[in-house]
Amino acid sequence: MADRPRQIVDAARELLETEGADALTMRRIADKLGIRAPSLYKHFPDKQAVEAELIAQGLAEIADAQEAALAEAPERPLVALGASYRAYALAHPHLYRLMTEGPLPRHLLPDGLEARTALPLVKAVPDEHRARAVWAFAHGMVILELDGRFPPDADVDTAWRVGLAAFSG
Amino acid sequence: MADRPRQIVDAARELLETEGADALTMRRIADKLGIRAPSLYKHFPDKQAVEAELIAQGLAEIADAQEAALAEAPERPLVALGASYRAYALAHPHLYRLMTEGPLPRHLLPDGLEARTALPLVKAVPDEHRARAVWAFAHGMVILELDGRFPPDADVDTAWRVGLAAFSG
DNA sequence: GTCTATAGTGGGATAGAC
DNA sequence: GTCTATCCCACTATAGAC
Repeated sequence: MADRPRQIVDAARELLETEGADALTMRRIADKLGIRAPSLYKHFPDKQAVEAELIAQGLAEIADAQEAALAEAPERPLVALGASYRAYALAHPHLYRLMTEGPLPRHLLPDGLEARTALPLVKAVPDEHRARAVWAFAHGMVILELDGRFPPDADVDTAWRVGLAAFSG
Repeated sequence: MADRPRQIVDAARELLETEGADALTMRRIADKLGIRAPSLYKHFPDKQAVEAELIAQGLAEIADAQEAALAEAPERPLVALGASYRAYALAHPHLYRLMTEGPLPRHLLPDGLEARTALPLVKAVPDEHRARAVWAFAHGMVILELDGRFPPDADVDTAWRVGLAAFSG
């Protein structure tokens, strides 16, 4: 039998990914494991600690994906990074929102994880101001798409291409 | 005596702007007006209808600001629009979040308001794909700044300048 | 490490009297 | 158009028994 903390995080992640942030409650997590909510507090101090684990998972997965994308297409780094970033967010919309809404609980995350996630972009775009601008563009594109903010007939692919081209030139 | 619906919206807005979305409850709104929460339902069908009024206010104010910015500095439209957009969001962070988090309640908004808000940017950037990319950049910059996502020492002004320059060229 | 019981807090919304 | 009374919901978290 796997250790409880891991089971708890796995259950939390499945709830978040399949039903969204509103479903991520201590009761629902406990239900999934066939135990009662108060029992969770023997393994995690509070809900924020569980959420921090999910955020750390997401950041690590994005970091992996970005590193792989950069390694596979180093000749057009921005296009590769953008496609990988968007694909991750669309595949994990609720986790992406949890990771990006509000301030990061930095004190609960592994040291260096945030920097590792940013590293592929920083390598591809050495100027820090430009890198920040590209990040904002990518995040804006993703979150507007997730929130259904673009018109239904909008050509999101082309907007991505045009934006990344502007930053590549 | 002003009509109640207007008073309700005014109270809601003050709550939202000064204390954030968590403070925007029917009970708190009623408290501000010296009445009980159930009385609000004689004027609005539900909370979402009150929120929609706030969103409509925000969209109209951004539209006004963008139109003014474009009129005053037509020779560098993107810089003017970007500065105006950022200034509005920083001045009204909670309202900006309410306006941009999640799907718009389009069925509760005045016809044409969303389009009017977008119009100044569309005029400045006729290519629709490029306009969408600029919007994503601006929204991304704003929301990352509001959420404290940039490092404390980040030079946000320069990131804006670099990003807008990329889209102007 | 699990349970029961419960505290404490809050929310949106409705019924019906006045 | 306001009130009182109330429903029903949900949540995080703790205490203490086992």
